[in-house]
Parts: sequence; C-alpha cells; structure tokens
Amino acid sequence: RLRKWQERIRTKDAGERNLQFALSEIDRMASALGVPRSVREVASVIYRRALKEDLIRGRSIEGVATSALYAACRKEGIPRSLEEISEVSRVERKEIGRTYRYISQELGLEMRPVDPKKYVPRFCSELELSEEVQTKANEIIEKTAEKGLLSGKSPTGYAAAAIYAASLLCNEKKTQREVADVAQVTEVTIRNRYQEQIEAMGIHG
Amino acid sequence: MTDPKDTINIENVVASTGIGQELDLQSVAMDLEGADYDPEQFPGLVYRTQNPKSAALIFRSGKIVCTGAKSTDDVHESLRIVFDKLRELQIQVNEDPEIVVQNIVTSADLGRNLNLNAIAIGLGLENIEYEPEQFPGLVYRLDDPEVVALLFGSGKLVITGGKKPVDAEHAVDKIVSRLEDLGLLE
DNA sequence: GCTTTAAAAAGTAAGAT
DNA sequence: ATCTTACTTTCCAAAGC
Repeated sequence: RLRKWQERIRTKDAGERNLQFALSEIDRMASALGVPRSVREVASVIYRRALKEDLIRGRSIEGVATSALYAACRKEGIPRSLEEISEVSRVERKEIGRTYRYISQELGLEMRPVDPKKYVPRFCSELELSEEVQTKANEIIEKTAEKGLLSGKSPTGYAAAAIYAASLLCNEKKTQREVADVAQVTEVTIRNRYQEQIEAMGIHG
Repeated sequence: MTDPKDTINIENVVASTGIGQELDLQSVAMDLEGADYDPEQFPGLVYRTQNPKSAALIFRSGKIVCTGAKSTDDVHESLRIVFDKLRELQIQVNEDPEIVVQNIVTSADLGRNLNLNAIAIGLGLENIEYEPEQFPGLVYRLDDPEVVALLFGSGKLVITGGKKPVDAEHAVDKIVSRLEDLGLLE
C-alpha cells in the first residue's frame, strides 16, 4: 500500500516534470521565433489539452510541444511555416507535420487553411519593402485566390510569388533568390506561382 | 456533361491469399528467378509478375499479398501465375486458394476546378484534412462507402480504401451531390 | 509504431545538364 | 532555365521487431 502510494507520487512527479519540460520547450522555441506571449499561452493550453486527452502516448513530448506551438501560431494569425518551426525544434519537419495533423484532428481544433496574406508583413519587413508593396502583394493574393489559383498551393510559396511580383510593380525589385530565402521556398516555386498570378491578374509578362 | 463516374479508373488492387503450406523462403529465393528476399529488411519475399504487372509478397507462413494489379481480374491472373511458379518448384499449392481483395485505389475526374478552401469550410473543417503546406490534396473520409477520397484543385480525385469497384462509384456520387448541394461544383 | 509493395493525384525540391 | 528523379498524402495485407 505504501509502495503504491510512493509510486503514485513518483509518477505524478514525473508527469509534473514532463509538463514543465514541455512548457519550457514551448517557451524556448517561442522566444527563438520571436512570437508574442499570447501565442505561448495558446500553445500551452493546446499542450495541456493534448495531455488531458492522452494524445501524447506513443509520441514524443517535444513533438507534441512543437506541434502545439505550430498550431498556436496559426490560431493567433501569425503563422510560421513547418520549415521555420523545425529550425527551432529538435523534431524533424515531417514528424511535426504528422503530430500537428493528429492533435488537430483529435482536439477538434478546426484549423482553417493558412491565408498567404498572413506571411506578407513579416516577409516584406525582412526584405525591407514598403507598405505599398505589401498592399500590392495582398491585392495580388486576394484577386488570384478568388480565381481559384490558391487550391493545393503552399501558402509560403504563394505569398513569396505575390511579394516578388509586387516588388517589381512598385519599382522596389527584389530578386527571386532574395524572396525565396526569406520565405524558404525555391526560386522555381516562386517562378511558377508568379507566372500563374500575373497571368490571372492580366498584367504584362 | 460526362458523368464523373465514367472517368473512374482502377489504378491499383491489393489482395491477400495463402497456399495453405509453410515455405522455406531461402530456397524459394534461390529457385525463383527475379525473387528479392532480404529477411533482415522485410520478412516477405518479393516476386514480380510481368503480364499482368504486379508484385507479390510471399511469406514463410504461405500467405501472399498481391499488389499493383489494375483490376480484380488481373489480381487473380497474377496470383495464378505465382501459384504455378511455386508448383514448378514442387511446392504444394491448394486447388484454388481464396483471394480476398483488401483495397482498391481509383482515380476519377470531376471535370471542373475545385476551390479547396471553400470545400474545406463547406464540408466542415472537422470532417476534412487540408494542409496544402504538406500535401496539395484535401482528405475527405466517407462513412457510407467506407473510403477515403483525396480531392485536388484540378478536379481530379483519388479514392482508396474500398474493397469493391462499386465503392468508388458510390463515393463519387456522394461527393458530387455534396459539392452540388454546397454550390461548389460548376 | 516501423519495415516492404503498388498506384494515382499535384506540389515542392534537389541535382544534373 | 528545364529536365529527371524523388519525396509528401491516402489505403491495405503480410511477419516480426
């Protein structure tokens, strides 16, 4: 009886330590990403819910913590790509994506697809592009998405192409390489999305 | 307007069966030309048929999995070839072992581009999985025929998980009517 | 959970030319 | 810049770790 009691305390302590570890990891990654405190709070809530629903069984604490943070960024409207998230996590991109889809489904997070426009301010700021370019890029995304061009396309590549096109239109040209680097997509992807977008916008080639 | 059902094409059929006899895969691997057997990597021996094209996974227990066939008839034909090959090696094979189709993968075309964002909302975010950063297709699980459909922006789709060819037809009908009800087709 | 097999869809990526 | 190859997702059975 005494042994059982000690065991309970031991597992409770272990669980407590695991939770502390997960929360400190979320904090560490959130700091590295430079996201606001609200995102960390949402991520902790998601992690605690996953813990309560016993979704961590068979998965790493680090993987669930990273996925919770990825989901929280999206929920708060300041998404980070899986590529960006994986750079501050020790879990590989593929695993983060899988775990995210699992907890998202199980917790019924009902996540909406990422709007490429959400990436525009941050990417443009890193590229030191003006407000005018941002507005133009948003306009391109808005109009081409309405025509159905967004279906199945990666939000980062889509935003990158629109920013590249907008930088040309506003005479603040950035090279495909520069835009590709901040968005972490290839130049080929920017080229492909760019061609479709300017065609749909009826702009010159 | 072509009926999307007429665009259905079976791309792959997976079936399982058994010869009712234990096998020494090491010796089968030696005698069967073209057999790939690496027990360290996978417990099954891989044997490929050419006409019809398929890959058979043969296990020590005598159970066999056949995959890659383009029709249920092809699965039977492929396995008939496998059975005969084993008989040539003096291995006893039951008269005509029961062949169970486990999965059928089908492709189809709705003939119209799809707005996956709108479909994700329309079908209900809780019922679908759409993560274009990870994969371009929208994943839609159906209850009625118990299958999984992958919908693409082009209007093409993949239906998998079905056990009978008609499952895909029913799935396409359901998807078409759901999208029509939502006003997301045409 | 993983390992292997096959197949389609479309997007993205890497390496070679 | 374009081509080829390859990887992402869905499904399923098999035996064993």
